[in-house]
Amino acid sequence: MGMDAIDRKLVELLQADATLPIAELASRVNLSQTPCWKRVQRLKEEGVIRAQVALCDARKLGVGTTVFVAVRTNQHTEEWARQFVQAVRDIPEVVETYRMSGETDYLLRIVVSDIDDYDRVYKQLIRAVPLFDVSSSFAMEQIKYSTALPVR
Amino acid sequence: MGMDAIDRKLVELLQADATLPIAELASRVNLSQTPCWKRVQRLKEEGVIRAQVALCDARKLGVGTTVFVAVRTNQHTEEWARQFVQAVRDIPEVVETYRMSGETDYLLRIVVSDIDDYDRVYKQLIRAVPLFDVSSSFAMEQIKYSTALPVR
DNA sequence: AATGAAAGGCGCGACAC
DNA sequence: GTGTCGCGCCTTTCATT
Repeated sequence: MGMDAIDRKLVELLQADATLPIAELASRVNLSQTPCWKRVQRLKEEGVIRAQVALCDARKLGVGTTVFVAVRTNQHTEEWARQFVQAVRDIPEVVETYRMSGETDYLLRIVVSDIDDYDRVYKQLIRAVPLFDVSSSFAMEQIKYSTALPVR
Repeated sequence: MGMDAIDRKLVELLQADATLPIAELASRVNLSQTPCWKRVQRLKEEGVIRAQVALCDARKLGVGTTVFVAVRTNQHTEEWARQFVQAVRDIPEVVETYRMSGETDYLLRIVVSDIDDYDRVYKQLIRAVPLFDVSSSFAMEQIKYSTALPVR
């Protein structure tokens, strides 16, 4: 699965705009359409490119508020973890979840319309799975949000 | 900019897979192609759908490690903020940045290949702008990552 | 605001070089 | 790797209700 400079450039371009036609991509990497198309095809087959999605405006969808939730548990069991993972996957307002090192066991990013809406999601979460400690931090402003991963 | 149930369904579908052809979308929302196409067009014009991008596999791009960085400053000036925003926007490894309420002033999500790589980005960041306090937390595992916002 | 038909463009894949 | 070609699907528009 060796990616050369051209592959990386294609990934960079498609991460920025997946609507670029093959002809446009080809000229940007100084290739003709056929080899360019084959490269993109290969990147998809290999799973380097794993999806093509529409990104929406959070405010316009009424979920302009981001809350980070640090979670601690006192039940370090397989069963609890399985339940927790299921719970966050089932709640669409939870858009990101990470198992952390250090003090907090899990870090969640949640998008909601306002504080009342957050309370609703919070209750939904603690009802689904017992949590030892929950610490919520509100984001005042989203400074940067990029789905484009660095390719060097 | 009133979104009805059909619009929301379209947004939901396109957030999951933007390669769905109009004909397929149309049948899923029980419309024919033309009105379905017009709705999607309108959602793009209004900026509800703001981009269409390729999502990549972080591991396969060699950036499988996520680090959350909590930043505190002691210079609460316009000029410092401007510099900081520019710095995080210019560093591609910084994929998300939020201005927070509470203890930490800013929270960054950074993707890197390993700890050494993180050290490189860390040095790049503190060289670009003076930081009063920096606290790094490593993610052990990404449990959930969704670019799809909830639409209810 | 909906439908069905039709035109034009582009992705896709095969071919020779 | 490059260029060419053709099929078919998909986007986009038009006429109509």
